[in-house]
This record gives sequence, structure tokens and C-alpha cells, in this order.
Amino acid sequence: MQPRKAEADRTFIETARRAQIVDAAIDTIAEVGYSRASLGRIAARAGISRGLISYHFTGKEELITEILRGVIEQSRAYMLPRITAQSTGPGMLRVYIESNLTFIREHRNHLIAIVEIARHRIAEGAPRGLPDHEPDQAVRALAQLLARFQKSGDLRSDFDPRAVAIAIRAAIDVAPARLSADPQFDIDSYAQDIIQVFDLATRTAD
Amino acid sequence: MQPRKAEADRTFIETARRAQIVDAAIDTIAEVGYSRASLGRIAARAGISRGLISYHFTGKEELITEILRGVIEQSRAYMLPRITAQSTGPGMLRVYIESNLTFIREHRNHLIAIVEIARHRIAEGAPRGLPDHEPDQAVRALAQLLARFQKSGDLRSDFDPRAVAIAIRAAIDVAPARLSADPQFDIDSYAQDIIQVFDLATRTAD
Amino acid sequence: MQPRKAEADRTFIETARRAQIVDAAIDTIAEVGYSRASLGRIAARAGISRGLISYHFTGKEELITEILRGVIEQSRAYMLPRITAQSTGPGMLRVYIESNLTFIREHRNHLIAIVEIARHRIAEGAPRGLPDHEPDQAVRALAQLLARFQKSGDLRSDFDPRAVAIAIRAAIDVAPARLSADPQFDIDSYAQDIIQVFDLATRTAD
Amino acid sequence: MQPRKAEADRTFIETARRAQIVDAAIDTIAEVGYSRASLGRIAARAGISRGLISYHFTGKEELITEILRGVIEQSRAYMLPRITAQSTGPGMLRVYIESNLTFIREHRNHLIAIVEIARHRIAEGAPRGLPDHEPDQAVRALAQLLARFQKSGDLRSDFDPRAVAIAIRAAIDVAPARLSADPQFDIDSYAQDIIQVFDLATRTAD
DNA sequence: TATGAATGAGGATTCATTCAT
DNA sequence: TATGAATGAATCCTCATTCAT
Repeated sequence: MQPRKAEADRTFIETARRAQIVDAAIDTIAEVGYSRASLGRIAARAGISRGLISYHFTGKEELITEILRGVIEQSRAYMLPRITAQSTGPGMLRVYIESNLTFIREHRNHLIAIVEIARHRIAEGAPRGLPDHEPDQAVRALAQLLARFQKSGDLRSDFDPRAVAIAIRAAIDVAPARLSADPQFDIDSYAQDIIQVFDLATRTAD
Repeated sequence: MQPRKAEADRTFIETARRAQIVDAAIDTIAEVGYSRASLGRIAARAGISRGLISYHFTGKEELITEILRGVIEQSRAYMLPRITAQSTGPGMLRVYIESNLTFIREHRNHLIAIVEIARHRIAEGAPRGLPDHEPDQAVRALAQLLARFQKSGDLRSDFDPRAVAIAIRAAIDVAPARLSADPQFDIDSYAQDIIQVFDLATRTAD
Repeated sequence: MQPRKAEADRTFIETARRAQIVDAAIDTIAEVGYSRASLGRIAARAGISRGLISYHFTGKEELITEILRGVIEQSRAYMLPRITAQSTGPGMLRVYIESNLTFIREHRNHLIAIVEIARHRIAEGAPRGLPDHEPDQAVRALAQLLARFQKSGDLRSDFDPRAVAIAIRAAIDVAPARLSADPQFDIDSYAQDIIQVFDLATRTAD
Repeated sequence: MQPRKAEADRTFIETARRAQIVDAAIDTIAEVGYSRASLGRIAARAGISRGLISYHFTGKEELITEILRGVIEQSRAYMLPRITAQSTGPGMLRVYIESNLTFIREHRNHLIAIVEIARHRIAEGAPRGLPDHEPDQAVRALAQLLARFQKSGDLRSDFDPRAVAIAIRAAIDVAPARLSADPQFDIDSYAQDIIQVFDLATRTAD
């Protein structure tokens, strides 16, 4: 759905309300799961009326899309500078995984929510809303990074960057659910372990 | 919940119908996603009335549980002998990944469906029905395998078997969704790639 | 509904089955209440298939009517001779109440069932099936008895026999429900108490 | 179950709608009986949509409980002052019966409805919602009254107050159904008749 | 006779959405 | 801006009944 208004036209209050609703929606999805996250429950958590959500968002879909957009934007803002600061292949890979999992640890609910949303969007074959089918985009970007370092001889050249990108993203994307379902899951040591896995798997034999 | 009848008491027709319904449910879930897979849609696909599903299954939950049970059983039957036939760590790992992905390729919808179901069950915190919270069980079994070969010196000992198991399962479990969403995804070459990833990551340095 | 066959045409087996079904229905109604007493549950209790009930009875209504008919017949057979054996007004009244409550005590479920049925029939304004709206018939018969003894000077003449009949029947008809809901309810001493109540209320002042 | 909101928080419109729905439910139950009184029929009678009932009440049970609560409250408000104004045993008893039946006459449908509801609640063994299993409470209160006057020598002491209370309540509770099923039933003269019955049965011999 | 199979109606509930105020 | 009110669709489930074997 297209937004109710162009972003630029929004008043201060409107922007604040949208943010408040988005936050409530994230927490609700993280707590009760996507399919039980009705507008009623989201409104209740935000302490506002059901109607107000409809007032600020064209429909449920716009709200969901907004969540996605926001979280992706934040995560990019956090990770991109860190990743681009690295100049070696192994370094980039380490920081990529590390910054992803750190961001997940510090934004648990946000990530639980978008993973939930992504699954539903994929499952229901509705990749509209985002210009490009979200999880794929992340895979593609990572694959490009890998390919670049393969070319420069900084990573092994005998693997398909796309396949490995899928595996890395899978290992990362599984973390939010783990985090919420398994109290013993230690995301930091998990990070170190999979950094080693993909480091060994992609590092050139010296 | 509990089945309408003990399995042994079922008529030929009853068994056939149950199977037909289970199949229709699998295809429906694979096509429209878990949350849109209503009994009505499942019945429509099977070409039967809504009531007939209720006649053969105590409730939606029994149907879902039956799907899970069936697919897990089939996949075990397919993979277990292949995996246990291997005596070396790397061999086991290769066959584990390979047989999983082969099974996925040959039972696309089945796997799409159970991954969908598993997500929902996790998300809604209701892992009842199956003795043990399904995806975890798979992780745990794989972790045990890895640990065993670590102890026998057949795999590196400097990684947490549980963490690596999670990563391997993630790489496998992501395949069904890929398969259905991305027409260019080549599961066989993906298999070879991730076999190499985890082989390099776990193989002892000679 | 009219019965499937004239009573005379029934084979031995048919008669036995009908009786078995009627018994199962009585126990089911007594246990789970009228509205939860589905044909499925009745069949299950009888250990037969759902279809068989439909084979022996035109519909649920015929079954229910049959229960009513049977229990009323039995209760008449038990009570009538006892009541008509009495020649005085007070004696008749005592035996009327006593034999009713004794019959109730000895046929708990049967009585619970028909009271349940009667309520539903009244409530749903469907007094068809029986030539005459059941509870009314009992009231009317009792009122006639009372009136007869009033005329012969054997009971007070300053009460409306119909009103008192209603009150007596109410005191009796309430017993089955009490019996099943209140474990401390002692039907025998209750009988003595209400015998005294209606004796004092109707006895001529000597 | 528990109401959607605390009673104090309700809007004017909300209060009015709830009352309207309760009224429609009472009339529907009185007309077609408890088990046929579906939310659909109730909504139709109220001239509103099915969903609106769910909007104002948590579920069917809350609606039913609300009916019970309301009618009991009204009937208490009507009867209690009249009964407690009496100081003698026979006087109390007369006013008890009289006020009950007057209230019934003036609130026909209300009483038909709550008797219907009470039966169902008893039959299905689910006396929750109300603090105490309703009909029993009425019996108990009356039994206490009777016992008090027995002790003070104002009523015969040779009857069980509980048994007589059951009989009196039965005579009263049967009136709503009579009223609706039997057009010739004259509740006022019925009142006078059973007042005499229980007066004669409990009055001390002077 | 008896069963299992199948249907379709009806019922309670949840929910996204619309609208008047 | 914000709310409460209201709707109607969708969903799961139960059930009486019908029918072929």
C-alpha cells in the first residue's frame, strides 16, 4: 500500500504517532507472533484506539511495511559503516557477522518482528511493498561483497558467492528466533563460532 | 490433539482419506502459507466438503500434527540409514547435508509446509503435539553427532557443536523457501557449496 | 415425528436395539444435559454407529419422544395401582407423592432425562409428539384427583385443585435435578416433608 | 467471563447498547428457548449486526451472565424491602410468595429467561460466573428465613426448612414457564392459592 | 441390519476496516 | 487528530441427516 501522505508532509505529531504505533507493533509481534498481532492488540499496547491506527496508516499492510522499512534502515545505518571500514575479505566477513549479531542482540524485538514478517511475506508470496523482495536483497548485497573479495584474491575463489551468502544469512537470520525461544542461547559465543566457520570456509589457504 | 481413532482401527478408506487430506493440506500450506491455509481452502483443494476434514480429524491441530509426524517420519526413513552408513566425521557431514537437501528437492511442498508449521508453532510458543519441540530436536541430534566425531578426533575440536549444528540446520532449513520463491535457485549446486563450507570449517588440519 | 414402523411390525432385534438406544440416550442426557446429548455421543455410549440410530429412528425427535413415552409408561405402571388403591383424599395424596419420589429415586437417570426433555420441549414451544403437552397432562390428572376428593368432602374445598396440582408437581419435578446436583439432598426425607406440607394444606379441619 | 471494561468506564452509548442487547437476548430466550437463542438471532432481534454483540461483550457467556446479574439485582431490589418489612412468620411467607409472583407477572420474559438460563447452567454443571450457584442461593436464603421464624416459635417447628424452601421455590419457579405456555394460567389467583398452601403447612396450631 | 462416509447448515469468535462525531 | 461504534467476512467446530455398501 502506498502511505497515507508523502513523508515530507507529515506534522510532528503525525510522525511521533506513527513511530509509537510502529514500536507497539514490533513489541506485539515479537511477543505474540505475527498472526496473533491484530490491530486491536497493537492499539491496546500503544494505549490508543483501534481507529487511530487506521487513521495513520492506510491499512495493516502499510504498517507492516513501515516496520520493515524502519528496522532495515536502522540496521543499515549501524552496520554499513562498520563493514565498509574493513578492507580485507576475512575482516569484512568477521565484521559483517559480528555487527549483524550485535545489532540483533541489541534490538531483539525489532529483529524478531522483521524475521516474523519476512517469513509471512515470503510464505504468502507477497513481496510487494518493498521494491525488492527483502531477504533476497540482503543475500544479494552480501554475495556482491563476497564476489568482490574473491576477485581481488582475498577470499577463496572456489565457492559460489551466492550460495555462501545464503548460508551466512541463514545462520544470522535464525538468531532472533533462537534468542526468544531458547533461554540458554548465547548469541555472542554463537557469533564467534560462526565467524570461525565462515572464516575457515572462505579464507584462502596461505 | 489426540487422533480420532487408534491408528490400527482405521478403515482402508479412512486411511486413504486422511492421506488425501494431509496431502491437500501440505500443498495448500506450501502454496498460500500457513495462516491462509484454512480448512475451507484445504477442503476445496481436496475436492471435499469442509465437514469431512472434521470427520477425519479431531481438529485442525490434529491435522497439522499429522503432517509434521508424517513428513518427519519419511525424512528420517530416508536419511537415517544414509547417515549412519558413514563412519568418518567429514563423510557423515557430507551425507547429512546431501541427504537433507536431496530429500527437500524431492519433497518440495512437504518441506515447505513443515518449515512453515514449525515457524508458527515456535512463534506461538505451542510446541505441543510432538514430544519434543521439533526444530530443536533436529539441532540437538546433529550437535550430538558432531560432538561424537569431535571426541574421536575426527573433526576439529575448537568449535561448539551446538552452534555449528544451528548454522548447518539454518542453511538446510532455508532451502525450501528459496526453492519456492527463487526459480533460479539450484539446490544441487547449493548442496555442494555448503558441503564444502562446513567441511572446511570442521575438518581437522592434516 | 411418526415412528419408522408400526410398533407391531417390529422384529425382536429391532425392539431390542430401540430399547438399547433409548437407554443410552437417557444416560447420556442425564450425564451431559440435553443440549450436549448429540446422536454421536449417544451412539458412542451405546457402542454402536451413528447411522444405526437413524436407521431405527426417523430422527432425533422420534428418539426423544420414545424416551418420554417409555418413561411415562413405566412410571404410570408403577404409580397408578398404588394411587388407586387409596380411598381417602389424604391417603391418595400421600401415596401420590411418595410413589412419585420413590420412582424418581429408583430411576434417577430416567427422570433427570425426561425433566430435561420436558423443559426443552416447553421452552421451544414444541409440544408435538405427545398427544398432549406432557407436564400439563400430569397436572391435569392430579387436579382431577384432587377435585374428586374435594367434592366428596374428603379434602378442603377452598383451594383451586389446578393450582395445588401445579405446586405439587413442581415440588416433585424439582427432585431429579436436586438429586443430581446436590449430593446432600435426601429424597426420602424430602418426601416426608412435602407430604406433610400438602397434607396440612389440603386436609379438612376435623 | 469478565466484562470488556470496568462498569464505570462505559460510555453512554455503550451502556445503552449493552442494555439493548441484554433486552433482545432476554426476549429471544423467552421466545425460542435458551438453546435456540444464538447470537445471530439475538442480533437480528436487536436489529444490529452479529459482530456488534462481540464488540460489546467478551463472549456469549458474559452476555448471559449479565442477564442473570441484572434480573437478580432488579428482583432483589423489588422484593427485599417488602419481605424485610414483615415481622411475623406467616406475614413474611405471604409477602415472599406474593412479591415473587408479582415480579414474575410484571417481568415475564425476564423471568422466563433466567429460569431457562439457570436450568442450562445446572444441567451443564457450570455454575461459574455467579458467585454462587444461583437457584441454590435462593433456596438457602429462604431456608434461613424459615428457620429463623421456627426458632422464634412463629412457625411450626416440625418441618425441615430446607425441604419446604425447595418446595416453595419450585412452586414459584414453575410460574414463568406456565405463564408463557398456558394462556389460561392466572398468576394472581395462583399466588393466593399457594400462599394458602404454605400458610396452612407452616402456621403454628393456635 | 449395520457401518462408515459424507454433507451442509448453524454457531461462536476474531478481525480489518469504515465512519460519524 | 482521535475515538468509539459498527459491520461483514472469515475461520473453526459441532451436529443431524443421508447414503452407498
